[in-house]
Amino acid sequence: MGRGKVELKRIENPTNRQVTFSKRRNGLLKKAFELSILCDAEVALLIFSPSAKIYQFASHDMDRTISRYRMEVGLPNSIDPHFRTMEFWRSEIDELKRSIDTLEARLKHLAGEEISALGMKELKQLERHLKIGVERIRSKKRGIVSQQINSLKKRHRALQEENTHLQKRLHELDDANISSRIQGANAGSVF
Amino acid sequence: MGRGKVELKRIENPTNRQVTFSKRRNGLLKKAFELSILCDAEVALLIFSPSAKIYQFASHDMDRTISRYRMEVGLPNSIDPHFRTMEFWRSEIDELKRSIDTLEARLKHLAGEEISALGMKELKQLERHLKIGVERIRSKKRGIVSQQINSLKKRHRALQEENTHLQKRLHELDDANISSRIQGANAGSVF
DNA sequence: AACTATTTATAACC
DNA sequence: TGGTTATAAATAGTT
Repeated sequence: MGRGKVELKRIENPTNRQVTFSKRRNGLLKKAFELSILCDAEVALLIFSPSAKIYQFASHDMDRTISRYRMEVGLPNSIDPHFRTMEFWRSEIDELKRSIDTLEARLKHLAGEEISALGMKELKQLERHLKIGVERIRSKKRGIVSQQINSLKKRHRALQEENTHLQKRLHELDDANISSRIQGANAGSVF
Repeated sequence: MGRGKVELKRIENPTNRQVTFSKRRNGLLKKAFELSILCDAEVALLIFSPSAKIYQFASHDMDRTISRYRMEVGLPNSIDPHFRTMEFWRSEIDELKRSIDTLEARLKHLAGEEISALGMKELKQLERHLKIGVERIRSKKRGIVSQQINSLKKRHRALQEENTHLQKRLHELDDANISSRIQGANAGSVF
């Protein structure tokens, strides 16, 4: 519904996803509200952002609508109030485990492991990602090396200056020594 | 969004209201679904028609989302006798989340992102891993290509053989034809 | 339920 | 996040 059509799949770019979430969330809340007004319907809407923020709309009262839902679905409106909580934790954990599986699979793929099932397209994409990674890391390494070189050069210059300075002082001392010897020779040896 | 603008108030005409309800209900459900997919959000939507029919959408599980909602708003629980259990679940989840953070960090590093804090040693190791990955993927690609080539060659050979065979049969037929014509000419035309 | 003229929503861009 | 604009989608009124 905009400058371009959009595929129905998770938006990969996180910034983009956040922006779209913000806009569509507002659109959805607005439409839920409109439906309840225009058509005299009872509407409840719960939205959790990926960052766990909650957004809600209830035309009547959230708990009332939820109760009505429970009645309708046929649950004895929670026998044990903690049973549902338990269910919640379980599903939360399941989801986390699934995320972990996904991440691990991606890591394996990037390591070139367990890629038997992948097609040419996926392999090419993987290779591209890896190359980008390598290039960024090389660039970072170059940065570190050049920084080290610069710092070495600086220290080198500092040492050179100190050296010159010391030599100068040495010469001065020598000169002083010589002139005092000459004076000493005039007055006879001090030894 | 149609032939005319509509005022935000209850549609008085019942037929009209019913039709609009039906259309907008579908629209709302669709958009709730899209939001959950596109933005990776947890969405639950309950709609009761004026005639008490229920329509619902839940990206995850209605009860799970409702539980989550209750956790979020309702209960500041800790006086709970199930608090210990809860602590247990929480720690379980924390651990899983930590795993996820680690995995995500590794993925970022492999993508050459967020590597400012890394030292030369880590960078070298990363680069090595990436190179290994690239090499394995390239090898896999080569495998696929050579497999394709082999299968093409096989088919090619098969076709060639078939070709030769067909040509041979054609020649035989021609020869037979010619000799029969010669015989025919000796005995007079058959036509 | 199908068909459009319009209004909205929103993707891409700042 | 908040605005702008071109375009995709939704939908009001109609058949």
